[in-house]
Amino acid sequence: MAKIKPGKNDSKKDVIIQNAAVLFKKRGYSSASMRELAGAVGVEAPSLYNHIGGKSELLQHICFKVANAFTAYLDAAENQAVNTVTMFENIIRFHIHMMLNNFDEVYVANHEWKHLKEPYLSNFLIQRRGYEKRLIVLIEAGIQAKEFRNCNPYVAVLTILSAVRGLEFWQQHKKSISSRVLEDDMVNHLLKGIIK
Amino acid sequence: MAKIKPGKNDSKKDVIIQNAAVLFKKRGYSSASMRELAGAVGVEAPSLYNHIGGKSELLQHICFKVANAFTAYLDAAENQAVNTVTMFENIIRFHIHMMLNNFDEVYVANHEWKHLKEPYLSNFLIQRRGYEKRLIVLIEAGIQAKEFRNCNPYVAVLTILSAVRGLEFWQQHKKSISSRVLEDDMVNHLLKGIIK
DNA sequence: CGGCAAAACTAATAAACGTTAGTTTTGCTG
DNA sequence: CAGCAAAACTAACGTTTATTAGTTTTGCCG
Repeated sequence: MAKIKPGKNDSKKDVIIQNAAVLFKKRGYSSASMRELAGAVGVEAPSLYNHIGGKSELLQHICFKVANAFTAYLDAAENQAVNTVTMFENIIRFHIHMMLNNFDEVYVANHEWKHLKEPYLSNFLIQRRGYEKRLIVLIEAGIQAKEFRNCNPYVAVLTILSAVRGLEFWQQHKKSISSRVLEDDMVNHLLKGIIK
Repeated sequence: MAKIKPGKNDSKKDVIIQNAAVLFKKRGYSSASMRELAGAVGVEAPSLYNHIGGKSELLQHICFKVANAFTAYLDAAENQAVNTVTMFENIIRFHIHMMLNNFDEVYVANHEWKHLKEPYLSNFLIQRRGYEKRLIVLIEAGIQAKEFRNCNPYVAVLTILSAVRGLEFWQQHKKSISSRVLEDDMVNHLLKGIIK
């Protein structure tokens, strides 16, 4: 008769969602079962339904929490009065930090979004496409301002976002490289390849 | 009473595997059902078992076909007498070509390998780690030869492999950018950021 | 300490899954 | 055309799944 222990600032629902993120990352959304999740939380499966609506709701929470975090940062970044290169460096660093500090949720949002149900699936894709589009516009502005080398902006955005995403593979090597070295190295690699 | 039509050089088993790659990509390995696969092939589900051993065998074939293709190319590339920069450019271009020409299978190998059963899962990871290690050694050689900027070789490999992997998102934009522009742009972005 | 809602439990359901068994059809070979 | 193996079919089995129904326990508030 174990009970769900809410953390300091987390509701019981938040505890379930966080455990779901870990589980979905490890086993994949489809393979992860509500019984497994219940076991991780320390409760029987039907008890979960006192706090959440269902399995798909968990995925929705995770995916949109991540998407909204990125969108919110971009909102703030666009209003800073800095040159485009600095703006982009900040954005890359934010992506890296999100990847390192919210690994489970970002991983799930990156890998399991396709199991979202409508209309959430469409909304998620629209939001992501909008985010990419804003980055593309930023790159275009940087090219116009001669801060960036002439290149296809979409390919540049794709390259940068994908490279950062790849940090999921780095989790295992955490001990051998400091996260500061990693961050600076990757920013350098991605930026010096694009700065004129 | 539809029958599986083997292609010119493909056995019926190959036809099933190719359809499995498409289906696993679209729905994910766990969500994809043998009945769905059978429908795509044009047959009832139990008929598949006249040609294959089971669902997991399909994933094994796909993952190792891709892994072996990359390993084989690296074997050949390492024996070419060119400088490290050229060698790396060739490797990147090969990765891009694989991504564009064998999209379904590469996508599945990248995303669904974690559902491999033992001992295949361990073997797959060992093979991939070995591949990465060889690339790291190559980067180290390039740094020693002062062809590459000083950087952490693992981060460089991670950045490059991940960026190319991200081409999965490009599939939808196929029409708007020629694949030649894409390839040159990405190679430029990744190399000019690392060449001294 | 009595009462009441929140939240745990047990039991069960209907659906979907991979796979096997057993049977019929197909299509080649002599 | 007879015969035979390959490969299709139908039917079914045993599991596992998310989820619901109904019941009991928990823990707070007066």
